Amino acid sequence: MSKKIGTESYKGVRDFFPQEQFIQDYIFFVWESTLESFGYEKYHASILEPTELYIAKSGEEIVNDQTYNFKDRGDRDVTLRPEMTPTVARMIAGKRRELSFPVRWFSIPNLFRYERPQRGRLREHWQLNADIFGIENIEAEAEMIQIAYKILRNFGLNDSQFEIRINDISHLAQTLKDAGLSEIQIHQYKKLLDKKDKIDNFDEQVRNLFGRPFYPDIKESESVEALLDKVRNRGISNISFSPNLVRGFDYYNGIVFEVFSTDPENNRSIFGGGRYDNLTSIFGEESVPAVGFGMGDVTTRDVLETYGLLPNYEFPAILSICPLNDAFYNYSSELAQDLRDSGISVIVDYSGKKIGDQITKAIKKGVQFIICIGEEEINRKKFTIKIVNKNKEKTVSLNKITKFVEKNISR
RNA sequence: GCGCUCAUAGCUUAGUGGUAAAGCCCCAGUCUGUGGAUCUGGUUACGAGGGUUCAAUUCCCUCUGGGCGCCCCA
Repeated sequence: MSKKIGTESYKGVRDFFPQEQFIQDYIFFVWESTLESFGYEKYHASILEPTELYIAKSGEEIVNDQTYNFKDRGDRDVTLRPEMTPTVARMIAGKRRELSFPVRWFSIPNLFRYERPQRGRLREHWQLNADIFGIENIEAEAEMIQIAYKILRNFGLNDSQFEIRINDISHLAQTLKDAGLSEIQIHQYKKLLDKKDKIDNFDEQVRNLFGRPFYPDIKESESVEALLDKVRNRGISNISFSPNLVRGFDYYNGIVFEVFSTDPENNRSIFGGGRYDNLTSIFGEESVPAVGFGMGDVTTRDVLETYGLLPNYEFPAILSICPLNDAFYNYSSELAQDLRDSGISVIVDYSGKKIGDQITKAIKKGVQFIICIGEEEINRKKFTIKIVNKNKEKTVSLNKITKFVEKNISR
């Protein structure tokens, strides 16, 4: 009398069925190969972290309301990591004296946040994180932007399909301070700036906030100018200064950047990061200069989908062997193994269905070649190979199968 | 946490105050060695609870679940 267990996945997380995993693998592959081409080393860490790691810099509200946290059996506060940056900062800080800087690392962790799912934001997502530690000058930012640009180009986007925006958070804060705002007012103003493009009464809200009109003159800082110059000279033109770009986290202390799709359907940034030189100091260590970024799989997939850049699914086996009946199973199995040893991926149909049905099924699965096995083939040692997408057949001898398949395979 | 919206078969969708239809999928048979097929047949659904009514899948309420937006943004 047990209650039926639902087959749906937990709210806001995803099951990756083979066709979706295929896309996921593709996205990860582009990420990894691009990062490795820049010499970044891959690392991993646990999804569990002590809660205190996030309270220090993320703020208690976010930790309490928007993370998964619980107490373990030893009464320790534990959190499912909502972001990777504190983790990597912890790892770097702990090994600070052993590492030779600069250090370039990347990882593709799954991250969790407790909130209502919507387009571009789920409760679990996978995010490419790349960080460079130990470089104080603007070359670190330039390299990050080059990587971002390269990743999107490798996904097949052209320059008009995305734009890179940069700002200088410290310069912004200084400008506001010079204009006479208090720390709290600066914080409030930054929040408004962050959604300036979304709301239509920005000026009115500013007036409500300060009791007077407030138009600070936010100019490009020297480092923004230098950075723009640098990356433009390196061939990246779809980048611009964006005075109202503000990143949510407090640990950024210099240049920040975001990448947006120019398709209005995807209104979330697909890529964001910046400089956070002081984060490692929360571990009581000397600060290590750092620049990093994150890029989520959900938004990436949305963007690729809108631009028609998702890869087509490929079934892993390229050849199916269809035995006429169970008397030919052993022979088929041995043939399959021989072909696998020669580098071809092969499945054998043990369904016991009739040959026509087996062929229909094999084609539907997506194999490219079909060999039927019966009396005739075994006696004559000749095999007829059906090339599915050409709807053609060819009879070859046993030792010619591999060669024939390799010659006619389509990718 | 708030708002809008939706809920019919495994999937995508019809439809009605008198318990429901189609396509695809799946299963079986047909065709009995090369049929991405044909033909035949079959399984399976109104998310849950309550109310109005002679009668609710349909109207109303609550709940649950999904989608989207807000908040927040890692």
